[in-house]
Amino acid sequence: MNLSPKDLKQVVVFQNATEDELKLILKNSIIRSIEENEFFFFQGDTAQYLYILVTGQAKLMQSNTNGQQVNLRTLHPWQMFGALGAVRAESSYPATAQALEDSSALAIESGFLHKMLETSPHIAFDLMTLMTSYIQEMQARFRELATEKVEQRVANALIRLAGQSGVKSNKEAGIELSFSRQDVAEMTGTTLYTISRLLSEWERQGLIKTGREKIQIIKPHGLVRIAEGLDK
Amino acid sequence: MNLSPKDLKQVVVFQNATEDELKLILKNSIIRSIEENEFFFFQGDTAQYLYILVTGQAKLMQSNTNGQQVNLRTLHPWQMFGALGAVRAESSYPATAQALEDSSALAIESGFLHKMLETSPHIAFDLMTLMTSYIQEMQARFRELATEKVEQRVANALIRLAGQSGVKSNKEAGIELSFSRQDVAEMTGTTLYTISRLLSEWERQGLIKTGREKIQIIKPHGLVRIAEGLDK
DNA sequence: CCCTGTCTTTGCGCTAGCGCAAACAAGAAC
DNA sequence: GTTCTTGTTTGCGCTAGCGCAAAGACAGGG
Repeated sequence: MNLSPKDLKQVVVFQNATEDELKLILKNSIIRSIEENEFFFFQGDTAQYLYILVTGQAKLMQSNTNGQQVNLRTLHPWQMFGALGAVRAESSYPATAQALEDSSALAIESGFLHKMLETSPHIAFDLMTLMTSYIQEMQARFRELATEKVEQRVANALIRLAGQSGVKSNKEAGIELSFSRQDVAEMTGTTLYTISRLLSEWERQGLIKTGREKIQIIKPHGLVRIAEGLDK
Repeated sequence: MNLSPKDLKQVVVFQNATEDELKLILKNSIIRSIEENEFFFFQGDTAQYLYILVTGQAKLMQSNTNGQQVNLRTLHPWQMFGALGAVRAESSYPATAQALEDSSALAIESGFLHKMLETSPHIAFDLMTLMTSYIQEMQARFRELATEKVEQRVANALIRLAGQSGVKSNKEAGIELSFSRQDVAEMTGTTLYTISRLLSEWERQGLIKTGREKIQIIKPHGLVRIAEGLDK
């Protein structure tokens, strides 16, 4: 695989980077390709690289001491991950990155990254802006988890996912998501049983259609109503 | 109140700033003093200033559409807050900052902040490092809320608070915290009733002593055990 | 000293959501 | 096709935690 500076322009943090900077980045990084269910890195590994997903799909997750895990984010092409570890010297990744399908990612060496952040303030600034948005998202999800009930959290999660990754299947104007019940459970802090029951209920109401590892949103508006706790 | 560059050195993000930079910061900022229970800013306000708490104590909280709120952080002198809003141009604060006692803070104008971040890459870098630590803390708390049960979350919260703000009351080696049951509930996503019951139970076991808006940790080790879910 | 407002405790009943178990469904592999 | 694996559904019983209500317990103001 060969990437051009133009490709890198699709990365949010590199939008304002110069042609020269992008070339330099490409020169100082490698491509790592891994298969479905393999890992880019594990929580606790020392952080050598900052990654940018090029093809495929992956997820970022975190697990506690007794192995239960939560999904932090789903990764799509041209999104950055592993930044938390790579930005600080000598630190380790706070999460695990696993490929959901065969995937490849650009791996930027963390030492080089540091140098670049020093010499290119606008990149540092854009990266900081990206981080503020992560903080906000996590704060919002934290608040959701603390104050809302399962129904609302799940509806919210579906809406969020639809916005991030949804593919509009042309005919039906239905947005299709590829997640198992287990995945959704780990995003919303509940169990696959509860998710299954909820989705079945919503399917009965015609809000969504479900399949094996598939959720198709038919009436987004209905989900929004639930998310806001308006129903009942 | 008059601050010197030396004072500002206590701010994590300014540790590596030069004398000149610190002077410039002081020149471009003002002191705001407010009374107990007043607000530095509200969630949704357009972000004009980045704040640094100088004296007193405050809390950062976020509320959802129907008014329920969660505590994001407790602020102590020389800690920065309002950064999420102030870093990006034209944005608004994602949280509310309320004083827990009479407090004063240094308010740095956001326009000036932008200029400074461009010209002083090391400050930008340190700020970014600080942000990574916020993201990590939020991710950890999110995971806690999603996977652990109330008992463990509350124990964890007390431990965290002890680390951040605890004053060792000399004699008893007990760490004293000043929070109401309601406060703790909002930090851990539960209710003041449940907190009250838990604290009573722990007091019976001799792990803590409680009072009106006071929690004194007697046996930190016992709390750690509970936090890890080892008991029962 | 009493009064008032705020915080805390506790009894009580209730239900949302958990989690086992067992059956079922849909692919994948052969 | 048959067999295996992996995901999904659903019945069922249970309990952790919620939240009302009512009764203390402090602390400050006058």
